[in-house]
Amino acid sequence: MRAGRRSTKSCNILTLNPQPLIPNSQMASDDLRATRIEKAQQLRDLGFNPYAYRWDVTHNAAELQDKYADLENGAEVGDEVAIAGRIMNRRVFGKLAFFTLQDETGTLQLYLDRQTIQDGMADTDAEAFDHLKTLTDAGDFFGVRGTLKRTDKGELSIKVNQYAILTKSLQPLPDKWHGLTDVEKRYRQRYVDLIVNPEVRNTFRRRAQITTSIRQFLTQRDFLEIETPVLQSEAGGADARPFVTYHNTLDMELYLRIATELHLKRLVVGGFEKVFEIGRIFRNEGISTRHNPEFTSIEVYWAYGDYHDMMALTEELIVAVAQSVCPSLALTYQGQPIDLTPPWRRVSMHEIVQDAIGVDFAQFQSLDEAKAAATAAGITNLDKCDAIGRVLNEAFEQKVEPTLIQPTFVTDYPVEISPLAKPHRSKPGLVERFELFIVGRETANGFSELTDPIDQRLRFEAQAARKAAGDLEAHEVDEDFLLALEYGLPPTVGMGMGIDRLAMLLTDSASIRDVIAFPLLKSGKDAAEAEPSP
RNA sequence: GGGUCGCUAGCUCAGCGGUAGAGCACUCGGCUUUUAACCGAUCGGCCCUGGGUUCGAAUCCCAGGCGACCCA
Repeated sequence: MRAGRRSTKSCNILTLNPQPLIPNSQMASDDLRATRIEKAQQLRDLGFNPYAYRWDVTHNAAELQDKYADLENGAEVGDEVAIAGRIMNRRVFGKLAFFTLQDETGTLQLYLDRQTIQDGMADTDAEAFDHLKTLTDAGDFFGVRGTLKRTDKGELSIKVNQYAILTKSLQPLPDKWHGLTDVEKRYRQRYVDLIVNPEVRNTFRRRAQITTSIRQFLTQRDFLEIETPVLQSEAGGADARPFVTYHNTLDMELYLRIATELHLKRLVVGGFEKVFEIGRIFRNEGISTRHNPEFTSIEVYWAYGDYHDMMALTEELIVAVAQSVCPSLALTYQGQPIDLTPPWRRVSMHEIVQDAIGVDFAQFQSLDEAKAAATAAGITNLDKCDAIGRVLNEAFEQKVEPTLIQPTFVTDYPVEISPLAKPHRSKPGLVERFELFIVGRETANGFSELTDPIDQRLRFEAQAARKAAGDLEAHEVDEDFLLALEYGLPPTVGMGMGIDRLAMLLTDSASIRDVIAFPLLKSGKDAAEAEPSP
């Protein structure tokens, strides 16, 4: 029935609304667009396809800038080259023109003089230079062939003898000087942002390098990347509200995963001793400069290791990634110096909280004592804390976390807030867990995995009780996961890290939206305008 | 969820109670060394939406939409 309704609607769109559904506010005024459509038609009338099939390219802009770096001002060489890209700027004279061409690697100037072009294209277009002036626009994709020349003013250029408009652009580019600065438009129309803002392209190039480096690092150490389900009948592995969706033919609700943890551990049960997954996670939560409802995590599981081993691996991994995308381990994040040079500080949660507020939570026998001491130390929002460990965690989050600017591993968390971690081998009430903080933000989270299925069941049941009590971030008992544990999970350590936050740090980005190509935004009026009116 | 700020031409922005403006882009004319090319002329608007106040609202008030930042 859902599908039926949707297809009916699609039909209406097709039959009642032949015009493309482009929101008015994002489109150029009709006459700017009409002028360019007319130019495309003129190209067709002249026998040229304004939407070409291919262009033989011999070089890109960066290669040519590099290869001819020593060419002197005013000098020319006869080497024939071909290049393609988008016209970013046109400077046109009576019988000469300069275009700035941009490809993925950079920009290169085109030197277009009337005589050379008319000679070069006499067979196909006797008025090629005049057509160049009248039928090209900034924004068009353009292919050229020609020789190299450095102008008197020192700009490396291709002296063009043949050209073709490869794709006629119908939309004007943003102001060539001020560019596109409207933040909302940059996110909604990221393609335009990418066209005109080179530093945005660079950010996404570096983000890609980050995931490539992570894969290289782990693959070299014999970790295997295995994909696990996004669609799950019960979400688990983290405290978060899931997205709910629906499978038609199975007639069942499904959840989008909030973590990859429980499936990756099943793989370790199955015999894979080193596994990881880089994948999209979905959490049905608010949006902020540090939260997007879908984001990318990496989780790593390593059999026979413990959390000390994983701290060492995490430190090595982040250092290796940083070295691959940053000039130095001494970074600047939003004006703040950050030094990733190892070894990083390691300190237990009890110790660092005691240092900060002078309260030793290990001494308390009752929840009331702990709350009273915390309140005296200025900790607020303790109403929902139903265990000493949660009070400790509140104190940590309020007083310590924001101060952890340089990379710091905080270790040995309360069991109450760590339902999947193994009890500490020597400290009762704690688990063998670490979190890595950089710039006051949780960057990674790891622990010796709980392998005792009976203990795990008790922890799950405590979570289920919280869910029954109305905690929307808590989840049901995952019986199949418990069954897997009963077959036996070897001693294992796991670690999870948010790739987006790592990318923010390493690209000096203030908002998570700056490292996500298409961040989630409300659809708003633009989407409403795009709906056909019946 | 609360607060602050923003939304005016394709882009970047002025205008803040009295005929909607500028620069760039576009169109036309001129120009063979420009690189924000230049010179001249033209064109271009549901001032986010809906109410209200007023003789008169882009401007003031109320509600809403979308975004940014801060706080929880």
